[in-house]
Amino acid sequence: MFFSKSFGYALRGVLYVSIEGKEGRKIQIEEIAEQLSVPRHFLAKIMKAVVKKGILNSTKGPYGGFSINKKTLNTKLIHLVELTDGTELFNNCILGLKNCNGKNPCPLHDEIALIRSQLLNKFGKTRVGDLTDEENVNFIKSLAVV
Amino acid sequence: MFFSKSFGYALRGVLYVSIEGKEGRKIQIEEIAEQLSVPRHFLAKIMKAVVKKGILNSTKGPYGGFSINKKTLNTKLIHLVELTDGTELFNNCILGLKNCNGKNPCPLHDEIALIRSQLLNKFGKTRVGDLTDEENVNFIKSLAVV
DNA sequence: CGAATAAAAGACATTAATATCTTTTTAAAA
DNA sequence: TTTTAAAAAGATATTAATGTCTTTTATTCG
Repeated sequence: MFFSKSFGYALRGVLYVSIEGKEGRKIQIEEIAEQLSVPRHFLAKIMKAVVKKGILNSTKGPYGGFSINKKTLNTKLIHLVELTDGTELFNNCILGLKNCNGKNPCPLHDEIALIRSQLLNKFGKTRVGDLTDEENVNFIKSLAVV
Repeated sequence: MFFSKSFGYALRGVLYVSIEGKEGRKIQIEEIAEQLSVPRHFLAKIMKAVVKKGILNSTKGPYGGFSINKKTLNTKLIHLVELTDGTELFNNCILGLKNCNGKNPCPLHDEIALIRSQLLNKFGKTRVGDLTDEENVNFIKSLAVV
């Protein structure tokens, strides 16, 4: 309802590497896709974009894979949304009206704007590192359970 | 971000008929599509579903078109969402996890659930008739402005 | 260097949403 | 009853999102 599947894959992939890749251990796409039950090649495409944004590192060749860097845990969720979905979606009128905005609001604009600002606020504050603490680790590791 | 384009078309179409179809005047799909700058045949498909749900009436043939009935203004927005988008979208985990729920929540579940409940609450209370009052009429009539 | 490994890149396939076009059905009115 | 107008229905087209497969590039190690 809020974001694309790609966003879910991106965040889950980053979380997996963040949790399993402590001490710089490199994690391969094969393992991530398998553990998270996510389509391997599609995930690869998304991870490539994540690396390009500098949110993770990657190295090719034997013993290569994805690894965390100093940006990883500090990355705000909103940046992952930008990467996968863009940000216009936070501004698009719920009725699809091009000319709807604060000064010329559609009948639902204000209510929707309120709800959106909460979501934006949450995603603008929450960092990847906030989702990798002890109480979440168990759940993250069971991400694959479908 | 929240709902499909179809939902926007549906609500705008119903609103247009509600406002322009006072005293049972029948409004034709051609006029609606033109005034709202919406693809005619695609809108027709959606309006058909709206009629099937009993939210509007329609009659074929000369002088036919879409007209309001006693359900129209009392229709809650959530019912239009159901019609166009289904309702599972209110339950789907934002990370795409099948096994995420209140008892087994993903790291974002509770925050998202809160925001969703507000949206659900709003759409479960707001009725078509609530969006057709004086202060909104002007805007509704300019829905077409793209 | 050459073989093997893993990500990057790109081509192609499938699916769902959105959009268009044509035919059929219904109803009004001349 | 024929003509005409309008929605209903259905077939087809396009686009964007999602998913798969193949080739290329970079890296490690023998």
